[in-house]
Amino acid sequence: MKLGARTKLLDAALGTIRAQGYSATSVDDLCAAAGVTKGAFFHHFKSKDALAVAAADHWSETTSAMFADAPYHAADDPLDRVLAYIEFRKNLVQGEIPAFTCLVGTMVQEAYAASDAIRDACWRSIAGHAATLEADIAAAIEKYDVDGVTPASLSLYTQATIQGAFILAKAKGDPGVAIDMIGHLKRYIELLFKRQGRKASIP
Amino acid sequence: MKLGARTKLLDAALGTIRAQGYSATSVDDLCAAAGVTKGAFFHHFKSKDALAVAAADHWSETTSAMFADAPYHAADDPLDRVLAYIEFRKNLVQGEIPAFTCLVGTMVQEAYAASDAIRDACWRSIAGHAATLEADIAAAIEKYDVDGVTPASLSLYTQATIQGAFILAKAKGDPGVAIDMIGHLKRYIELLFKRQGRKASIP
DNA sequence: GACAGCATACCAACCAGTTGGTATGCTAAG
DNA sequence: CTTAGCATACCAACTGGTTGGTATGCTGTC
Repeated sequence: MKLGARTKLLDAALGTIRAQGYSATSVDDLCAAAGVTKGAFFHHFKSKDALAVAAADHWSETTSAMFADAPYHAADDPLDRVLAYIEFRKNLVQGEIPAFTCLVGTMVQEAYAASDAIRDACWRSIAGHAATLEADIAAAIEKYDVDGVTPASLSLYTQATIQGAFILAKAKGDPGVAIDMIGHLKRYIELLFKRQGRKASIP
Repeated sequence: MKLGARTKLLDAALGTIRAQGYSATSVDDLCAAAGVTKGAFFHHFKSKDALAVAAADHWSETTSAMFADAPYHAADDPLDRVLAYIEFRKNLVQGEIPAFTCLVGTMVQEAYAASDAIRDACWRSIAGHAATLEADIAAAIEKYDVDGVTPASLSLYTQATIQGAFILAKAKGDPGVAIDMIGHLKRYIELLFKRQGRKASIP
């Protein structure tokens, strides 16, 4: 399986940008990490910003494939599926910080004002992933008769919490704090759907 | 009131770094924004990273003074004070994105791996601010007999949510989504302390 | 005249992006 | 089957400009 330079660069970008940030990652850094030359870089991407957009799209594809295959969709109850998703996200927080943090969350903080194309690609990634939760959340809202929240808003909130959890983990230098924060997200969902701790205790 | 170059540089750093990110902000950018020369910069800060640490500390000082003077401490009930804090944070989300977002949350994403000094300064700022909420949260937990959460963890969670809300606002290019996310944080606190909507309805 | 507080001038390293060129594979005419 | 014609994929060397940082000089105050 011989990978082309384009794929190698995109894969290298995911790790390098998450570890160093976008601005601090030079084109030479990416070429060295991917084992290709600068000529190859600019053959496949017309600029560094264009690679960032492609990397965000690549991130969307790889993560959505990974979440689509994940086991949290199995439960019969929609709320159980949402809670299983959160549990799944919590279990992903493992190893070194660049290994589990979010590429687009990192990138958009640096690029939101400098490049509309990068910002849009990051938003597509975040909002697109949040949208995969909406059906389950909508079904749970319906089933458990919750009002005051919309599926779109609540699905985005899961992402906001997870992004914030990553920032705290980076600042503290400790993944544990991210796990703790995601625990609060789980508790919020349980409280919101009136399922406090025990399973399926609806009146 | 004649400001020294050091103060002008620190003030310039708060706005410029929030708008452009840390790596993308050059020393020349900061000097131009502050109206000082490069000689003055390196007279007061021995490196760009040293300025970042000083800027984070400066951020801690200015924000803590601002929060100390804020009106949300007035309520008699500790839970009311916590909820008033969240409402206060929500009302701060106004104007352009760099105007209300967090310097240290932005900076730590870029620098957490490259500089321990910057990371520590950012963590001091976040954890220090969170700590100002702990007494009220502890009193509310006691008064409303909530278990399963600690004051330290819940106060950090407020910051995680707010940081995540900022990321979403940057990605969408819309402060409104941040306000919406902070609304979920408020609802979580209300549910956690069994005060759903109406005021002081404890059995 | 010592020293804090700057300004000017400069540097080596690094930056994104360009250049001219080569290797390889596909396609279709002969 | 051969081969001309061309596009894709890649490479090493280079460029103009920017980077963080330094060395030195000036100027007002104690």
